[in-house]
Amino acid sequence: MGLELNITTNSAVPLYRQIAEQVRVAVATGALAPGEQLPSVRAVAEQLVVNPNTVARAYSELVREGVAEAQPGRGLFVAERRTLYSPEERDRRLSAALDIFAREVLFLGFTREQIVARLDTTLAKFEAGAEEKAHE
Amino acid sequence: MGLELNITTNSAVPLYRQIAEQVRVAVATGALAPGEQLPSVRAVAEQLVVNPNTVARAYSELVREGVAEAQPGRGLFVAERRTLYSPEERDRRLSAALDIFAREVLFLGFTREQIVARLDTTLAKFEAGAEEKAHE
Amino acid sequence: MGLELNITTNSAVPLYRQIAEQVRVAVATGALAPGEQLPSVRAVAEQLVVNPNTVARAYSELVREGVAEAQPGRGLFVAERRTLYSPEERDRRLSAALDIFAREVLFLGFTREQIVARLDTTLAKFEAGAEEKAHE
Amino acid sequence: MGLELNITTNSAVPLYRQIAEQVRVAVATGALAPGEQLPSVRAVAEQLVVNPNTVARAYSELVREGVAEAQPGRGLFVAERRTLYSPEERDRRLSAALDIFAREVLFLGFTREQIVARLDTTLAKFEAGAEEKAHE
DNA sequence: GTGGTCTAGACCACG
DNA sequence: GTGGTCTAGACCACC
Repeated sequence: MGLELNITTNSAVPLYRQIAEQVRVAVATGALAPGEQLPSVRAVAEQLVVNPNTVARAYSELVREGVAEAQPGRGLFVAERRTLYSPEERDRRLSAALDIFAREVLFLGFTREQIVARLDTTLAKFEAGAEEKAHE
Repeated sequence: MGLELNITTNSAVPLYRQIAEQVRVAVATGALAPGEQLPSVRAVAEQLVVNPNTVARAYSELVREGVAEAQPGRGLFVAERRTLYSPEERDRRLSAALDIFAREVLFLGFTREQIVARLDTTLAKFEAGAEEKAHE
Repeated sequence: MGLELNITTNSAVPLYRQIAEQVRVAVATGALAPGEQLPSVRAVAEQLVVNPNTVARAYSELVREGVAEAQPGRGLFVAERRTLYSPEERDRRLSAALDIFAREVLFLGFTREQIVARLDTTLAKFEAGAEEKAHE
Repeated sequence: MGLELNITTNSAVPLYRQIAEQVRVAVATGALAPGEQLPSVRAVAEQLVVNPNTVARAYSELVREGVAEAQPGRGLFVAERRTLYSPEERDRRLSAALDIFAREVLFLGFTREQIVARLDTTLAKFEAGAEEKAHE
């Protein structure tokens, strides 16, 4: 277990974001335990065949978010106490994402029911994916 | 009636897209009726304090999408509503938007039910907002 | 293989549209295969001696149309072929092009048979040209 | 009979071009005979409810093309001898129009047969329209 | 007055 | 290196 990363270059999502995202999910689902060490920038860069700068950027984003902590000279470790967002902040972010999504999708001409149903299956799919990873 | 535009410069969403999106939503929800004239490029540019080119770019996107039509020398007018995209394309776009949204939001720690419920409210709000405007 | 671009400045068709059109045709006829990389904005701008913005505009149109896709930081690549527009929209666009063409050409005094025959040859030429290029 | 003009403002085709086009067709089909006088700019502008400048522009285009001739102080008359384009020029124009049309339409994904068939019906429709006018 | 095109040059995100 | 966004300012077609 630990961490299994995979990326797709032919995507509009930047590589560094794909990497950060997968670490975040691994932490959230417990596949990566608090205190566990993250693989080194160089190791990840070699494995994924990407520029080390790209990995470094993903990592620094995780540190900024409080998901990981740097122990100078030793490497990056999953944070013990994830102090992520305040309830208000979480709510604000959800609202913002909802607004952007709604605007985007209203224009396509789907009904409210269709959109809601599709979101439900999409979220279920993501959760299932995370479960799978956690049990690996 | 008509159109109330407002933008936020410190957003990841580019200005021209914010403008186009607001017009699109206004049209999709009926707040802006087919045949209605859009405010002139210069007027919008002045009101929002942005470069006319930025507004022009938003407008040309709307024209290419078939949301608005230019009458040479007279201005831009809301086009008759029509289904531009093929079913597959609409689905593709919905899926893409869902994926981005799901990634953004799962990480925040809401349950699936919470997210779905909030989306329902958000979509309803947009529809209601349109009604309101149409009856003003 | 690849792409040969050439433009004419004293044309009613804007530069950015000439560029986009040539890429579109190359893709539609198979001269440019899905997955292939497009020449960079700067390279094209230099080759054609136009402003990079003009090329960028052509490219962004192709992306919006789904003809090409951007891979952040790497460049533009030809997208998988897909049907973007609804049947009604395709028909609408064909009708519009036909109308403009007919008005333009009827006035020249050719017979219907002559015009139709010439169109057939022209279309065949485009298809043949693509074959040729694909086998180079 | 003489001339019956009608325009549509909600079109991408500029008004002055719509007007000029209708005069051209009327002359080509004999609805307007050589030597016949064209209605005055002011008369047309009033009838169509457009800016006189717009009509004047259409007329000046016709004069430039040799379709009409100005008799100073008396007005505009249909030219006796229409010396339009040389055979080479006609051919060149047809080719150019064909090229533009083909590029536009290839992208839409119709087959050659479909396009050719649609052109045939479109041209037939236009010819029928002209006949009708000539017999009014 | 309207929108549309093009140039020039700056700044940013991504790899 | 890649593309994307924005500004500034010019010029044109159309009404």
